[in-house]
Amino acid sequence: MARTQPQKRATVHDVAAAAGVSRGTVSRVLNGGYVSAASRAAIEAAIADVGYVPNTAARNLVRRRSQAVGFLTLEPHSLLLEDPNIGAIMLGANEELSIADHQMVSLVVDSARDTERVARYLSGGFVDGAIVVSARTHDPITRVIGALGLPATFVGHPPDLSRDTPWVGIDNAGSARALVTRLAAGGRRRIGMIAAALDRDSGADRLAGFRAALGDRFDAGLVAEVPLYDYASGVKGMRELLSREPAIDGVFAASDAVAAGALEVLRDAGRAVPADVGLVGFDDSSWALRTQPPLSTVHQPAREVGAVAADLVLRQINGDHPDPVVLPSPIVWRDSA
Amino acid sequence: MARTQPQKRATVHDVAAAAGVSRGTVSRVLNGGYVSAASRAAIEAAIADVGYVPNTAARNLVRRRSQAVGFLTLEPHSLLLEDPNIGAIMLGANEELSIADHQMVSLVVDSARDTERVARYLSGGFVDGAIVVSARTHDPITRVIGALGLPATFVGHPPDLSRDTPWVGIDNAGSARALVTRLAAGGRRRIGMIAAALDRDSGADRLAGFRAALGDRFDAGLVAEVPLYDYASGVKGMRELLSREPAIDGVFAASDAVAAGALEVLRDAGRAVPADVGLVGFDDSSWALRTQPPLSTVHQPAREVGAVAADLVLRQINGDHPDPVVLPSPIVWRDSA
DNA sequence: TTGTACGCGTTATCAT
DNA sequence: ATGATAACGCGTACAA
Repeated sequence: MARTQPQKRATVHDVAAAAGVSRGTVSRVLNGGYVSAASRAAIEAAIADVGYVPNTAARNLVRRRSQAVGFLTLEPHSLLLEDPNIGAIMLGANEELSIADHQMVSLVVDSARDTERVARYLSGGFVDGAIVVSARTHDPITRVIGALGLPATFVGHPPDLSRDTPWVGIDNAGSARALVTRLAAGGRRRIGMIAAALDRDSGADRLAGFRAALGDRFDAGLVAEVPLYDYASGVKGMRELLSREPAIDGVFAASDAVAAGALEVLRDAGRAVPADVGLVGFDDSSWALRTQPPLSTVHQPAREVGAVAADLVLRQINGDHPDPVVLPSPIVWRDSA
Repeated sequence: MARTQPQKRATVHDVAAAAGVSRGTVSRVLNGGYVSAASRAAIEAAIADVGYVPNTAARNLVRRRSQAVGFLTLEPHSLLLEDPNIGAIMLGANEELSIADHQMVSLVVDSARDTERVARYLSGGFVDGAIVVSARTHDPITRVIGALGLPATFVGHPPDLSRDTPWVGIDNAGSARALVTRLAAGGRRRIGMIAAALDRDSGADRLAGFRAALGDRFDAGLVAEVPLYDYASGVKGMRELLSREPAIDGVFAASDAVAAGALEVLRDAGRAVPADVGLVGFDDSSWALRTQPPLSTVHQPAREVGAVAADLVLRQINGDHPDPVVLPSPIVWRDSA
């Protein structure tokens, strides 16, 4: 009949009683403070004896700190399931927070209902700060964070006007530009792009880089817009491009997953890569090495992005006022172009 | 000079003062209770005015409930990054918890350090229950949950002796058996398996099902053991199988990702699928449709698994004592075998 | 070194 | 319907 329910937990009071000291002394051995060896021994014994475990809610209440930071993922449909980077970013953040003895709590915002609940959670003193990945312009969550004055860091550059909250990311535009420039240098004449997630900074910036690289030769008719950074979008986008310009001989896919989808369409259409058409992706995710041929792409240091994001919130929690940081994202050139 | 630091937040006390009523009355409008229209109006105005937002830590302290449940992912290396199901499970759980007005907080356990911190977190009253995915035998976290008497649910069947904590999952052994039986029925003579994650119940059960399906024809020399459910493991495993038995004509890969890796090796080796060798996977993840040919596999209702897991903890939190549930996982037969 | 007492922000019980 | 007031479990000046 093991009950899993009420389970009255031992408190400092109980420990004190069992050890024959006052609650203050118990509290002192728990945190750091001067306490005699004798008392300490007795108290430690008592703790083990009554099975005491601190109530963090109470501790937070008095300390006004939770030792936790939120990791917010907006729009999980595309992100949690499709974005190969998000996992690595989380891991990087967790690692960094871990060594600072902070708990990372990952919150997913999947509906209006979620939004409201997460807002309450954030306001409730559960976290000392937040890492927000892929915020869109005018996101309610962004507003809440601002209103709360909660230490925060954006992954990807900050939506709209955004006050002084720092962010960490890569130079999407610059990298895209460099990549496409190199693709063009290979002698390709008709270069198109499958542009994804244009409502996100990364998506918009990659398109901007594409355009900049091509300059006068840019042709708006050669960019296919798709909603997500995923494989299916790549399939769709490539079909569109192919029908619009059968003579296409170069393609910049907004992500490796998109490129993988495009690759399949090209194969089915009988176009050899890279012989007939040069294809490049973005992210250097696991996709890049799984395709045949492996993808030329831009390396995104996902794990480090997460680590830096964590560092930036931590610094703010400690009263600092750090600047944004953009990490290097080198081109890695393989066989697809 | 916008400070993001201290930011003294308004309390019920402030609201009461501003509205000219007592704290009790304020609390009553916040939660439900009888309060005159006049007071209510005044209080609501005051709330908006001073920008009051409830402190959940304080509320939890007195209510002894956090309205949150933890989603624990152990060993994120393989899971968070490689397992295509984990995201869907999370989403399913979040959805269910969301409608019950509970916050899902996802915690990743990536190191010994993490283990200890998460244990503290769990003990701290931050969550009313926990969903644990992929616990191994003798996991410290499992022990903590047991000792705490925290309402919990395992995804996959419970490690070791495990008390009366319910779980949700599929019949890995049965499904694997049915799948391999069908593969064998196609006339394949030498059927091998790439077995992964043998230290997890799902991995061990899939191997057991494979063995059961083959009966007397089972040959231990035809199973290659690999650590993870991922693509790279598939590559490694298939190479091994091929070198051990060049005449192999059927392969059961422990997951779709593994099958995808195996497929590449087969292609490189000049073996046609399904003509020369029949290949089947497991999970019915997005991998299954991306390969050429698409994979015959076992459909895993990941989203529903998550939803049921959430339901099971919720029920326990409300004092119930639910039974384990195993969800149907039908075979979906495509072209790879 | 140790004990006392107050406060953290809410909810809940009790009179009124 | 509303206002005091006592918990909730803990940290921490302050006094001893």
